[in-house]
Amino acid sequence: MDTPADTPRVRDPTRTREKILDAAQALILDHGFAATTVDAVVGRAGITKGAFFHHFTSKSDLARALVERYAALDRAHLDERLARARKLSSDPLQQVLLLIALFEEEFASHQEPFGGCLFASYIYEAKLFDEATLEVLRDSTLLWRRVMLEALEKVAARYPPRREVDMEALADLFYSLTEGAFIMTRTLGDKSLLGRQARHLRTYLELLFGPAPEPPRTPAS
Amino acid sequence: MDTPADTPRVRDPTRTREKILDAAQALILDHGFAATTVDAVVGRAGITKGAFFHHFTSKSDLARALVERYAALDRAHLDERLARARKLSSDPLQQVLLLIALFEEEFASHQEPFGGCLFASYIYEAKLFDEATLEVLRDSTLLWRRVMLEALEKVAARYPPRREVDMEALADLFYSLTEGAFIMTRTLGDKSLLGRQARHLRTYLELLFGPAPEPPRTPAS
DNA sequence: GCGATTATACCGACCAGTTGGTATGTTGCA
DNA sequence: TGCAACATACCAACTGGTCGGTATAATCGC
Repeated sequence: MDTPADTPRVRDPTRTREKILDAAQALILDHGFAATTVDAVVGRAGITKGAFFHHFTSKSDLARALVERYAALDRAHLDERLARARKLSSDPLQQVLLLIALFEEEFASHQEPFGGCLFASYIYEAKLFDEATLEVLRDSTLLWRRVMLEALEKVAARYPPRREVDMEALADLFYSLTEGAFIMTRTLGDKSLLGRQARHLRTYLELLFGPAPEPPRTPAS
Repeated sequence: MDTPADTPRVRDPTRTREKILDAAQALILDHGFAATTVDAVVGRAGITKGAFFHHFTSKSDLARALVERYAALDRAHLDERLARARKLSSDPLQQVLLLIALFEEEFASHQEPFGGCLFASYIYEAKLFDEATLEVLRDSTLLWRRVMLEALEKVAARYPPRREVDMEALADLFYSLTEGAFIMTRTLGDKSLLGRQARHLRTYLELLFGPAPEPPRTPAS
């Protein structure tokens, strides 16, 4: 199905398609969808308009294809971290804490100028997209909720939370925090924000589900 | 300086200006800035293009004026809640908890279809705006950080936190959570999200700074 | 008070540049 | 040789912005 990458070819349709998607994504995250012109995309991808409309029937078609690729990557990424967290510990609480820590780790190591989230970009231009495209956003958001909720239910089953809490909202917390931190990062240009805020979520979960309340810290620390 | 509101006038420039800003804000939150045409704005505001360009020299001028109004309202709003929280309690921890609770309360009572945040809308089309406009976003974000940080420092001074925490990141949590919850709300159409997630932030602060660790809850609750 | 004068608020047709999209041609690979 | 993968030239629709003009309000001499 996939063509070998080492074979030099003049024409490589799947590669061309990816180049278009890459260019579009970078441009959209900075300018939004509406202000990202097809000409700008083909310019950045180093191709021509003819090639673009050979691969995509319209600009909206590009929008849908792009967000579908993004969602698939997002999902694969989440699954992979989840699998790693499960391998690293068998304790449900540790698994959740590790999952968050793995994301922290990654965001800290990112050296790119920083991307932001395509979902958020789309949702603030929601009226421009068709139902199928918006459905991808909903599905992705609900996937995060479901995954986190399942993980947290297991935690709560073993470690009764110290307070009665809204579990669904707790599950949504990581997604919300991530999106919010993306916005702050883009606004202030401080890449450390996401990791530092995710750290707080971990602390919260530790305090909420943690096995034993720590002794009060000495005032003169 | 200001004209009486009850006098019906054929011409009311300040009102016209506000109508333009209102129309623009509503359209921008749904379509983004680029896709919001001047024609659409004047159509919604019930005026003409001539009137628009009488009040604003360009579309970018509108963008700046709009975000400045939004930021001023945001700031006034924050100040008011802060003052209320301070009147309701003299305890620094209670003040912060009350501040968050006041926002929860308000978002729950909102019956509009829901707006979203203009700052977030702008930041995902950042390349379209000039430096002065983006500066408003930064200032507003830093204002939130400063206000929350000051409040939290007072809390920490009286109630040593149970864990060593990053205070600045803690201060940013509310802003992040709000922005993230806005995005989730727009995606899923569930207005309750923000309030429910803010509730978790309160719980976190209670657990972190709370006077005494609660006894572990009975497993069969 | 009041008419003349000026400044402000607003109108809507128009323009030049840009946009997404197409029609038609050319090139490389199976 | 046939067809997918591109390139080029082009178009109709739309965009932000302009401009000449008109109606209303504020100012001021008297």
